[in-house]
Amino acid sequence: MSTKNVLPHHLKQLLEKGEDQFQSGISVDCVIFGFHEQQLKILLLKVDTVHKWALPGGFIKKTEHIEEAAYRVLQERTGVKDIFLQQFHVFGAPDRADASIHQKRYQSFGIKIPKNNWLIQRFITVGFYALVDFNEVKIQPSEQEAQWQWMDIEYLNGLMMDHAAIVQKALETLRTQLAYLPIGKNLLPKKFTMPELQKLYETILNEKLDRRNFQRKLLSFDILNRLTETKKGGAHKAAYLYSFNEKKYQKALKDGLYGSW
Amino acid sequence: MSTKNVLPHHLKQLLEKGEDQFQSGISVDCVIFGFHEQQLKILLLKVDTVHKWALPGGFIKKTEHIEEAAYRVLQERTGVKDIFLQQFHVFGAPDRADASIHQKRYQSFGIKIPKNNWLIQRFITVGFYALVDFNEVKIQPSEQEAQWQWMDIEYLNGLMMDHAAIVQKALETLRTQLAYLPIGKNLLPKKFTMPELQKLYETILNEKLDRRNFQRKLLSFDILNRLTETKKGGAHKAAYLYSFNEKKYQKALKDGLYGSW
DNA sequence: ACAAAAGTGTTGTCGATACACCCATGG
DNA sequence: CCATGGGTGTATCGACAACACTTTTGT
Repeated sequence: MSTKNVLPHHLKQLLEKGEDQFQSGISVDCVIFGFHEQQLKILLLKVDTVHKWALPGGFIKKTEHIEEAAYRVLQERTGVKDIFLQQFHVFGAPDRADASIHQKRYQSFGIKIPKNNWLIQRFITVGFYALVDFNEVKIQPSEQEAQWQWMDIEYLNGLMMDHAAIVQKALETLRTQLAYLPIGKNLLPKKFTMPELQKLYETILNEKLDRRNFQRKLLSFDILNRLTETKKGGAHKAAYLYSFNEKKYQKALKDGLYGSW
Repeated sequence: MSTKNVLPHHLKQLLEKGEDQFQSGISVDCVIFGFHEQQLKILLLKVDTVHKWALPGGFIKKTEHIEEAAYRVLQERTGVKDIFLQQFHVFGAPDRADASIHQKRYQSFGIKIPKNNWLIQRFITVGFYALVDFNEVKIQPSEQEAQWQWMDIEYLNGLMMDHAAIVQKALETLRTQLAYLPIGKNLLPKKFTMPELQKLYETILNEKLDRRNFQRKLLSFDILNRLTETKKGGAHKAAYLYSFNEKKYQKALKDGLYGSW
């Protein structure tokens, strides 16, 4: 489908000049978590020629820090700026890359990738996970060939290569870090209610939590500001709105939520 | 010092054929922890031509998994087989490699590394940390030019490039993981006493712990076997010897020491 | 005024801490 | 036989879980 003939400029560049511009054999892949309708979701892309969904990923420019590269990929894809972004694992199986994916893509323009081209060599990838505010994400339509979706964490199928394993590891990491990092700021809107925050935690942990104990615990971390406003429009009693106390939040990100052992 | 003239075969190979054999632009570095005389130490190497200490590191063979590569480096350097080995972070600053280190080394044989040789390009490194039994380590004398030492964790100076930062991050990781992973098996001899194990924990955490509570806690994990033997020769009452229950230990490694949240 | 959802308070339990006592060994 | 260090027991405290009651809002 689409234009079968003209190879887009950026793909031509990638094939021919990519090796000059990027580190070869290494990439970044981002597991971008968002929260919507009480579901934890991740952002996935699809290329027409490949019938599987893929994590947003990219290469590392020669002069770029890997965290920068991940940040750039994230911004290019989501337009979001204020993000929680963290590397969590390196995936380094020698056979994890699938050359046929690139081959098919270029084949659709009638081009065959040369045998030793850098694109179809072995690739190691650094997994990053990101937490973004679902409502802030505006997918850039620049990449014409890319479909995208927020996929529910529960139904992960048809992911490309080892991307399902990458997501799995990201989830594990997120669950572990939840215990000692103040997660929530980047997944929720600026203002949110305690029940909303709780739903987020419950979704991530896949477990029901006690309303009252949850509230006490979160407040004890002392990273939230209670606003005077309340959430109106709800069917019943209005809930207080909260926002994160930026200063205390940043401190908690560094030091963790507990004093260690 | 040493043979100033003949370039050793393996160095020649590395320079000329390295790019065919190894992934370029990516390496592994191992922070190898050992415990001796109530001190936590790490294994460091030094090359004659460079006056700084370095972490044992290496390249990744084209067909090799990165964990394999780290394992191979570890075995090549220490001869140890039963090891705890885990990746913990990727260090990807664009300027982290220092070409002059390689230059000096080859210069000492009268050779100048060609401008675009793979060795002096940018390198990203995957940090692994390993826990080994100090007494089992027999440094391989194969690398003629390498001096080595166990350096005390407290006095880290003169480390090469960003290796001090790598060690720092490894230490943080170790401390964090101590809370939910059964560490000790690989740092201690097969048989050990409870006070010895405690000293290890105290050293890693840099903190004094209560003797009785420590014992209760460790025993509650149910990963130790108390042996009938006791540690004789001590100035006073003989302590029981313990060993790790391999089966339960492996399970705890997977599941962690607590049930999570 | 009633149902639904949110805010606040109380109690019990279990694990962690702190401390006291007993036991074995070498000098 | 006593000093030293190791093994075992117990009281206290605090965090967390379980649960009850009150308050607010829309219909």
